[in-house]
Amino acid sequence: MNHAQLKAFHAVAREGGFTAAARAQGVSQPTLTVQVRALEDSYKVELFHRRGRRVVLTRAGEELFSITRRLFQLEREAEEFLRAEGKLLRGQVRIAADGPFHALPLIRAIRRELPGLEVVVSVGNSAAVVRAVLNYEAEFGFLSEYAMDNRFAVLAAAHHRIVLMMPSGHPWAGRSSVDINELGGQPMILREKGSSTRRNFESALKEAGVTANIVLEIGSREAVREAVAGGLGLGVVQEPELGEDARIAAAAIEGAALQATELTVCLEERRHSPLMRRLTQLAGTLSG
Amino acid sequence: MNHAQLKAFHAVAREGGFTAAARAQGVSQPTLTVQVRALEDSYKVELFHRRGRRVVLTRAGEELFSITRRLFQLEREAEEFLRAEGKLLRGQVRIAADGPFHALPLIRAIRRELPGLEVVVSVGNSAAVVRAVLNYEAEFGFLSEYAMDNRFAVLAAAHHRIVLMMPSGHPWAGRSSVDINELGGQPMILREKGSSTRRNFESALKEAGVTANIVLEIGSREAVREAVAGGLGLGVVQEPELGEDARIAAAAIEGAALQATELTVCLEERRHSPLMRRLTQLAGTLSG
DNA sequence: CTGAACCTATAGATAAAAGCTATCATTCGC
DNA sequence: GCGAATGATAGCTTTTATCTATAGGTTCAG
Repeated sequence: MNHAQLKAFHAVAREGGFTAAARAQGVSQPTLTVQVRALEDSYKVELFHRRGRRVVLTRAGEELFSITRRLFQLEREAEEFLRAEGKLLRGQVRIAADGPFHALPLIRAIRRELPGLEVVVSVGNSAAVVRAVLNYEAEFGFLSEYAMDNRFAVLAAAHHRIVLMMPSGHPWAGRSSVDINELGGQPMILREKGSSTRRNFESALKEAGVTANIVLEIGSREAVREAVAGGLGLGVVQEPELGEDARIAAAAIEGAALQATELTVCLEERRHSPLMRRLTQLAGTLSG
Repeated sequence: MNHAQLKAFHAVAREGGFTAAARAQGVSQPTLTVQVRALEDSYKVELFHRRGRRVVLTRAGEELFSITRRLFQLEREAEEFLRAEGKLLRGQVRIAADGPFHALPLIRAIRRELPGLEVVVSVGNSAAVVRAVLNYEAEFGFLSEYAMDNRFAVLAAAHHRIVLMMPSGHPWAGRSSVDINELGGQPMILREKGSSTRRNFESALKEAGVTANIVLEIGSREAVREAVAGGLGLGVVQEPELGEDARIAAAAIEGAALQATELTVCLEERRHSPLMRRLTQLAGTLSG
């Protein structure tokens, strides 16, 4: 049994004749005659009754036809899938990010430029992002420069100011900036040790010779925000993560290079794949 | 997209590597590399991550694999069907008969020799049998020689005596034979004009110069039997159709060549088809 | 860190088969 | 019956699927 034979049989069965099937398939009529004949001969099965200039499916032919109908339906399906996948008309892009905020511009760009692509975002800490990208579980990773790995290729880098968060009733609320030296002894609420924002902030304090009073360590951005809103202390956050909370006031921190760098990465080896070539254009335009 | 390409992709996906797939498929490894590569290139889709000496399906590859799994399952199904059909391990044989009795030996032979074949029997009058065979609705026809048509090929001929049926209380009951001349004036119950048994009987009467007294004409074998059992008159029937009815006595008819010939036929054009070649051996052994 | 083992990619040659053109044979509407 | 339409057959051509030989990498043991 042969694919050409099955295809010939299917076409003749569908069109109800060899000549009609040949026209429909864009091949010559003898091609179909020979292929169908070969199929019948090799299995010693009659598939068509040749009734003069008409052909009619035998019972066995009908049964085979019911199989080939499903078979060639699946073949069409495979081809449509490949065609769409190649043109990025459909498919899936998976993004692993260490925070929902940084990935938003890329997501918006994909939604706008390639609306057929489904975007799946998984949020986790830096280690989870690294693992996801290395394990082919995500095409794109968003992570801070501290978590960078040489197996990645950097597609874009975004620099975000790190700003001070205060309760809106705080004496400093309303000020546009606070000097880093003013933070000495202030009650601070920070995230866990692995957080790049925290690492960034602490090295800036050290460089300025300031000692902060860390009153609370909480494992998530949202928890820090709630603790600050509740008056437990001051927090630091990357500016895009600030949000629009009325209970929170913000101010720039002066006297230190307090800036976090967020990288958009993909696997180095996948950098030049068709999917990536198209998508990195989008990612590239975001950093400029 | 190509069938060879899909097959190569499927094999590599299933076996988890090019070399393993090549071994499993009995082809060389470069064959698969080239085919898969061609598939990926023509659609600009990555199907495998080449990870050193390991290959892993991409997301797109996984999706395509879920299609090809079903696709090649159907292909196996088609091949199994053809193979079984060709060897008559499975399939259907349709028989059209003008009476259930004559077809029984063939049916028994098929059940014994080819137990995988389903046998479908339709019983009708001669015209229905002729139509069924000519319209490819039955592979075999059983009919009397009178309904013979030159588009048929005769596979076997069975000769059956036509015997007299009487109520068991009839004066002749117990006699083994009755001369045809004794039937003159006797009340006879016959089947419809198209019946071959009737035609046979009437021509025998005419030849012997005997005039029967036809008191009843009934359109079925069973109805004739009931009428005879009810004492309405005498009937004639082919010996194999006689049955074991205690209300009925039977006797041979002497003085005439009262013999019905039942033919086993198929379409002349199908005589040498694979199905027929095998089955006519069975049919042939029955007449001997 | 180095080499053996293993795997995939590439190139050029070969053989299989799928397809075409031309022609014949048969059927069925007119 | 005649002619248009359809399927079958034969011989030739082109495509393509596959092979052998070889190169380029990666992994893992010692």
